[in-house]
Amino acid sequence: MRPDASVLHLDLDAFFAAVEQRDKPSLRGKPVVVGGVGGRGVVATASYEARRYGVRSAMSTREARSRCPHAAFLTGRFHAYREASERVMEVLRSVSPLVEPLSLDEAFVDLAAAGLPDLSVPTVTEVAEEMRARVHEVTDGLTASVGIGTSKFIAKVASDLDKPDGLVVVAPGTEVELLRPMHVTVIPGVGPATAERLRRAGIHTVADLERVSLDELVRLLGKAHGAGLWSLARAEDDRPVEPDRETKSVSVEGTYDTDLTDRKVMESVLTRQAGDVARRLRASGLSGRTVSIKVRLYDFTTLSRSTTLSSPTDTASTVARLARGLLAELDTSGGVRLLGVGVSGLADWIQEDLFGDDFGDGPGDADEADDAVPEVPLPGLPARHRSGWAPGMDVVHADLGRGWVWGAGRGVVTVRFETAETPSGPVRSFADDDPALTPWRPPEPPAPDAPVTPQSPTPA
DNA sequence: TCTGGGGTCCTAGGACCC
DNA sequence: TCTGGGGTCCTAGGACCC
Repeated sequence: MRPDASVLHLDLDAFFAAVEQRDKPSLRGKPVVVGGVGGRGVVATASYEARRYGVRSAMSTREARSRCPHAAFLTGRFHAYREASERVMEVLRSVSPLVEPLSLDEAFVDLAAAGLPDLSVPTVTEVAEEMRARVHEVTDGLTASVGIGTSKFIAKVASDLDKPDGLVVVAPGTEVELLRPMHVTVIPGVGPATAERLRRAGIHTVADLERVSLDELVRLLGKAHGAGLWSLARAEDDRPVEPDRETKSVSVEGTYDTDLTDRKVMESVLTRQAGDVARRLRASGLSGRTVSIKVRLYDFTTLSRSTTLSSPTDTASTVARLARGLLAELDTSGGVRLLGVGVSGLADWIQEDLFGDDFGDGPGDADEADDAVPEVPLPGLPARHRSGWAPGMDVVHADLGRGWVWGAGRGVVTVRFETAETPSGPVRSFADDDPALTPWRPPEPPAPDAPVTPQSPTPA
């Protein structure tokens, strides 16, 4: 805890939804929900108009639709968000060299490194108001809420106190009285599970927490967590603003609209994800020794398996092979809703084979060709159709006859074999490059002398 | 057809080494 | 031969954050 209020926390208001409203004027003033729009999607951000209907982050999209059916439901446009975020971070870095981004829409700024004449409340208030105005300007109208205090914890609490488009400075010395009446969940690290444990011990507010001894808290929550909460309840927080935090892991995962049951499909998914992970590792000049998979079963049970190599890799084929091997250990017969691949134990260099011929190669040179993830056109399926499946397309599978694409994405196509004879046939998933899938083809243009038949109107 | 995706940090047990 | 401990690495799971 510092003598001055010199830690600033900035939080862009309803960020993803606000970017959509900025870019599409027709959405302004209306409820907008950004998130997964599939059957198993959840809300990432709801505009304030949508929040009035009870739509919240992390709520299932299904629930959000029932609460606010007239909202616009959009999947994210992450390039736009990243671009806006970069502009904001630039503004922050023009104020202080010590900026720690927490996500696209949040960051801490250390005002003690900003070279201000002093760190009095009026001075930091003025700096923050200028900063908010600059953010508004460079992002074409986005608003931010800002909090300033003597620590990260207090700054973060403060930025929440006057949302949206607010600024709160917590004067040094007033932290504890601000916190005491608040619910324990204001403390970062107190989520549903910890809150429930504390509730059962009769601890509801920060004031309650402050009365519990360090020993008892450690007994209740474990060493690190207990000791951390004990300090935060007293507003004791010395965590520095860290501008360059190192990446510890890189992962890709996906949840499918219908559970996967076919091992071949699962392997194909893992192979594609391994390619994505390897590509991102290389793009960052990283490689890692531990390859993990994550599997969420039909009943939401989540399993993980990992294996560690003696030297780091950034090679798609290696990650893919290990991932498929880890999957082989698991019983997935009940169906799988989520699959993921990750690499951790990262180093910013690659352990070359010290005794091999390519000693001295730079990072990323190993097995370049091996990383080319299957772009080979498969028999009977023109390359341009790969990953081009969309719901409504007509497909044919040899075993089950004609079906319709029900869901598509992340390398998986879900087909409902629904025909006039079997109105609600079985649903099966395929890898999107499965040669058994025959793509829809646009109708041939009518011959010049053929009679032109009127198109039946397409339902909206 | 309740429950995303990308992360971080912590715990606990077992292996292994000194 | 028996006993004891500490430290580190690895794996699996869980809580939490935005």
